[in-house]
Amino acid sequence: METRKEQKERRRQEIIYAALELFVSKGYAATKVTDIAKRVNMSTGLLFHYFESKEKLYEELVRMGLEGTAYPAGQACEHAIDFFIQFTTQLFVYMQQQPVMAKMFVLMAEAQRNEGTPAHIREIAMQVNTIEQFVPIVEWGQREGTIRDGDPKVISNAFWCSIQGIAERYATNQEIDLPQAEWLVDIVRKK
Amino acid sequence: METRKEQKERRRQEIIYAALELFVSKGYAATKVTDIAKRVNMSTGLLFHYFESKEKLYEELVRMGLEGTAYPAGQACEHAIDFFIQFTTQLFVYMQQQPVMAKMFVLMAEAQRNEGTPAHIREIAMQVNTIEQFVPIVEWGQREGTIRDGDPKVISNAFWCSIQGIAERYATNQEIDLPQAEWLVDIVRKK
DNA sequence: CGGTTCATCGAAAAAATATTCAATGAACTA
DNA sequence: TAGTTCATTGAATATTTTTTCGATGAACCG
Repeated sequence: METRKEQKERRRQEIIYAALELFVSKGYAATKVTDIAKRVNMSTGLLFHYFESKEKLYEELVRMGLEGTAYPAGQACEHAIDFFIQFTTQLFVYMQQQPVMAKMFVLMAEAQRNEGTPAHIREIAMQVNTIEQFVPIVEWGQREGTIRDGDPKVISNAFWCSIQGIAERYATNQEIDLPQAEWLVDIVRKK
Repeated sequence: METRKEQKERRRQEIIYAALELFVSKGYAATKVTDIAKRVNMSTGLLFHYFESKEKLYEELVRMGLEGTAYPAGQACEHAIDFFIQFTTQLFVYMQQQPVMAKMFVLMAEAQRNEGTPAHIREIAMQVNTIEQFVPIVEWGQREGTIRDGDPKVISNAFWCSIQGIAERYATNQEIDLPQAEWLVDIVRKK
């Protein structure tokens, strides 16, 4: 049997998950708390027993996204380009195996980009700054000759935005398969 | 001097443009009609003299986006891959020269993807189906050997989502330059 | 010029949405 | 078992947002 505390925690998770799905598919502003409540089969009022407000619920999701973000570290790779391959492959595997992950990914990107995001939540989301993270790796690859020439920031940006564009679609519609990681890595690879 | 009719038309355009900017930066649902009115310095009430409702305004934008969409046609190119290069180059030039274009691009993508979009508007937006448009060109390139092997739809999707990811960022933040068209075309190019 | 149209505003009404609350009964605790 | 806690609901309230409306004066038209 499930203790009351456990049950409460489970219910909380259900809400969080439902909110994640809705925020990603319709956006935070367009999602009504009644939508969330409906999806987990509870009265709207009860949702406020679990979360102080719609905004707090959003904040919690973004915090979870921040916690769960793995920062890229390339030590294990011989070449910079291998790092990109590993990273992308890994990301795509996760996205396929754990749809939640893909959704969280998109939620964070949304929270960062969207100017409608409440300021304090946006700040939290902004702590994940992947483009910057990739810059030194691009520079390393350029010294090596495995990554194409050009402004490292622009290259890093091109790669990352592409990943995001793909994740964004995949998160809400798995009809079309994810591409091969190599295809995307070719954005940065030197020929 | 400006006739009254001209002035009205100009004002209408101002509203449309302000709405475009806001819908793209905050999303349709998060944008209040007062935000739009404020941006063009008019009372909220007056906005309804120009547009029947917020939703109709959105609809008009999406219709404009549909009208303005140029369908890709590859006849002029010798190889399929050249078509991708031309297309991407051209798109990026437009996006740089006419920020409105980049924004419209993002608006349409949003309207298509977002499940919160009013059904009849979504339908209009859906008429732009670029992924399908690219499939025959990918197939042509595969026969030729200029485009990599794999499911044409998956390839087309990868390319298109990448473009969109980049446009999405560029539309709201021009700090980072657009990448070289060739970098992106390397997603589909056969080595 | 005199009458009509219409862009404009600000305030009021309507509609949608978020949040609170009192009541209930089932689960827990002693 | 008796008393307490607390998950739950549905309805009431608060808040936000959209939309309507009457009044005003400036532009237009004959």
